[in-house]
Amino acid sequence: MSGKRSLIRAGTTVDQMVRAIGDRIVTGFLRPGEKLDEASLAARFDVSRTPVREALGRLSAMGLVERRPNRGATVAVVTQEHLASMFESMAELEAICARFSAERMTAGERRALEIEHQASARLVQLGAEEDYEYFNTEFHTRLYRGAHSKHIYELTVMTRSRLAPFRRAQFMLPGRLAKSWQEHDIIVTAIMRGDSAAAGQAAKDHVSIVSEASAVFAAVDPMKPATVSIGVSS
Amino acid sequence: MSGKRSLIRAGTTVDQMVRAIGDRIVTGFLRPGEKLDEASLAARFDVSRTPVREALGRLSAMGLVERRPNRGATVAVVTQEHLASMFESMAELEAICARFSAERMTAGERRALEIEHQASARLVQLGAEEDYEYFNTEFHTRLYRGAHSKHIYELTVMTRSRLAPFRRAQFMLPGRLAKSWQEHDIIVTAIMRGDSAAAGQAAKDHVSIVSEASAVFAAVDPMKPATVSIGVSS
DNA sequence: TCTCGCAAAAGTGCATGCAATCGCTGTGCC
DNA sequence: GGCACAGCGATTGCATGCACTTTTGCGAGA
Repeated sequence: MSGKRSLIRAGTTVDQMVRAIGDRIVTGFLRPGEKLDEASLAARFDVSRTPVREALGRLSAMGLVERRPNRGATVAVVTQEHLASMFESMAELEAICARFSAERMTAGERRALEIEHQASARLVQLGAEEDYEYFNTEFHTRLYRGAHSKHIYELTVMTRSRLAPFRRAQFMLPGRLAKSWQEHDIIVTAIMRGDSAAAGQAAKDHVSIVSEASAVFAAVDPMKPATVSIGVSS
Repeated sequence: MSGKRSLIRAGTTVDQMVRAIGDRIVTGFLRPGEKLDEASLAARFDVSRTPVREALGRLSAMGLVERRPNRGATVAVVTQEHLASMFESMAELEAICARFSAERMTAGERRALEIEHQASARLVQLGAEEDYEYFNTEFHTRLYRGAHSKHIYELTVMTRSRLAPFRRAQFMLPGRLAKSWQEHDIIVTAIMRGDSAAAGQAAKDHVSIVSEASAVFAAVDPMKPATVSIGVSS
């Protein structure tokens, strides 16, 4: 009450806590396996334990923290295998979305997809990483929406958000923009001609690239000496 | 504490609340769109509002209730389209699990799957609905596990639990046990010979049956009078 | 020295009280 | 007669305090 929530953004207190704690986890400020003490977090953000508890609950549902009854919460430890599993799932989900999109997208959706896709070609030439990233997110969201299946959409978005922290990896790869655009192009072409099988396969391959990049990234992590190769595409 | 949790089952209070409220929702005792007042629920189950709040949060994450900030919670309204979407997702997820299982199951897992499957044949002959249902759940869980992908497993189990309330429908269909077993048999056979494509297709078809049955079921009840009452408390 | 047990401390889980917000209703103004 | 605004009731959101569980540290016995 006395202290203003000056340091955090808008929304309900719980939302702020979710973002605050979530950010610290995905940015690595809070390390995997680290214990999350309710009282400390409450003091740290100048709120009571109640919103902290609820925030931890939500983060637990998101998979960012793990909770055990009467034993507190810890930052979720994402193993190499689990990460691979998530990317694998992502590939499958994207494939489903692409397949469905090829079958179900309305004419308007197809046109919008193609227009946006073509427009993003300029960003590739300019090497505008940031802007391309925005269009990339938009592009994939269009695919998810185009599937016309709310639940698939939810599953896909959920998985994507859970993978977000590991997505940074792909920024490291040189020539990634051009490659990404080409892969998008294959997907778009397949969708435009209603070839669901081709669209699905192309989408799956597309995710695999990111997956491999992230595997390298994750391997770089000091805590994981793994030289693991992620076998995503069957 | 004065409070006697005599009426509810074991676990933490929040878990009990999740089950209690969740059961009432899936059994139709609480109707879609109905407002869930925290104080009333707390009084109804003789607990304080705190665990009720957390339970509502979890149920919200599960998709059973919808929450809007400062506006309370309501029982989630599942539209016909959303239900179809969930079954569609389920079919795809099961297909993925079956495909992966065909490729990745260990010898032990394959053997266990086949043994259990063959054992369940007896239940079909006996017409033991209840017991078969148990084996059915076990069977599918084996498929999910056999995919050896934790995230896929999570997505699948989540979707299944969300569809659970609508699964009752299949009990109505005559000759369902035999048909179910035959479909299982196709899946098992495909998995045993490592034919991932066939296993995936068979699994997808298998879910479609349930889906169609449930669609009929859902269409039949505009507002469920809930003849089924789960003895959670009271 | 190692193991087992007990007790204190730490930390989670739940209850209760207060403050803030939303929706509603009644009244005044256009 | 309709619309806007203000006051009020109802309900959610957050803070705080207490009880229970888990854990850890210390001491006694083998």
